[in-house]
Amino acid sequence: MQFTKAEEYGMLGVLYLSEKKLGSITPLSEIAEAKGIPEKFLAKIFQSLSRATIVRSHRGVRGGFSLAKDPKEISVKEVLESIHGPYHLIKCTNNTEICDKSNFCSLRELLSIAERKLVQIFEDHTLADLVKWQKNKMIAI
Amino acid sequence: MQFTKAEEYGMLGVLYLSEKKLGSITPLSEIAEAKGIPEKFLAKIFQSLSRATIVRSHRGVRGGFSLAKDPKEISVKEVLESIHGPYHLIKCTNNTEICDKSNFCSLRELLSIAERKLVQIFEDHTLADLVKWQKNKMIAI
DNA sequence: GCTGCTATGCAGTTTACAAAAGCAGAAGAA
DNA sequence: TTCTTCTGCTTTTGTAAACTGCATAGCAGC
Repeated sequence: MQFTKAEEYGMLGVLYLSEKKLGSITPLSEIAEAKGIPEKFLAKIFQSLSRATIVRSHRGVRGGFSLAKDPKEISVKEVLESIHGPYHLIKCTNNTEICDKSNFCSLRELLSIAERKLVQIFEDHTLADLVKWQKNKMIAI
Repeated sequence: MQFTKAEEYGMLGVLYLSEKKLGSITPLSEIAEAKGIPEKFLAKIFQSLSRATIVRSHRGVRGGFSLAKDPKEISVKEVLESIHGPYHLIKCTNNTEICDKSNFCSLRELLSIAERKLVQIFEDHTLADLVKWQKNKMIAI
C-alpha cells in the first residue's frame, strides 16, 4: 500500500506551479528538469490534470502549463483522484460484486473507515497549505 | 495505493481462526477452502504470522494453526505489519536518504500525517472487534 | 519404526501493472 | 512557414505481487 510515482510526480508538478505567480505558464521540460522527473511520463500525468481542469495547457512557442485555479482552491484529493481515480484501499470497498462471499465483511468495514479518514485528510489540505508549510520550514532552517 | 492480496488473505485467515474456540487447531487446507485462497500462498503468509507469534503452528496429523493469543490482544496493525513490515505511504517517509532533493518536503509531511492516522486506526482495532462487528451485522440481517 | 498427514523453507514461475520511452500529429506563436 | 510545445496513441521495460512446486522436517497413530 504505497503511493505511485505518478501520484508523487503529479503532486510535485502542481506544487511547482503553485510556487509560481498565478497564471504564469511553465513548460513541462522545466518542471521535469527541476524535479528530476522523466518528461514524457510527466506529460501523461499532466494530461489527466488538464482534463480535470486543475491545470490549463498552452501549446506552441512559450507554451506549457499553468494552474487553472488558485492553489487555495485545489485540494490534494482533487489532484490525486484526477490521476488515479477515486481512492480505494481494497477493490471491493465500493464494489460489492467482487467479494460476494458474504453480504457483510468486517475487514471491508474497517478499510472503509480507514479510507474515509485518509480521503478526509487529502480533502482538507490545499496546494496553498503545502506551499505555506514549505516556506515556513525553509525560514525556520 | 491498495492493500495487497497477502494482507487481505492474512487478515481473512486470522479472522477465521478468531471465530473458532480459542486454542482450537485448524489446518490450512480448511481455511484456504473456506475463504477461497490458494493454499500454498496462504502457507507462506502464515509463516510470517507464526514468526510474529500471532499464530502457533502444529505439525502432523490433526495439525494446523491456532491463534497464539486471545483475539482481544491482537491488533489489526500487528497482523498487517507482520506480513509486510511497517507501513509507509511513500518510500521516503522514514528514509530521508532516498529523497535528498530538499531537506524539507511538504508532500512527505502530509503523507506522514496521513500515515499516522491510518496506523492509528489499525492499532485501535483488534480481531475481537472485527468478529463482534461481523456477528452484530449478521443478527441485524 | 513405518505410514500418512501437515507445516517448513526455499526456489522457482507466471502475471500484472507501474514506469518509462517513442513517435506521428495537431495546435499555436512568431 | 517554422519552430515549439502539448496530444494521443503504442510499445517496451522493469519490478513486485501472486502463485506453484518440491524436497524436508516434525508429529501422531498404528
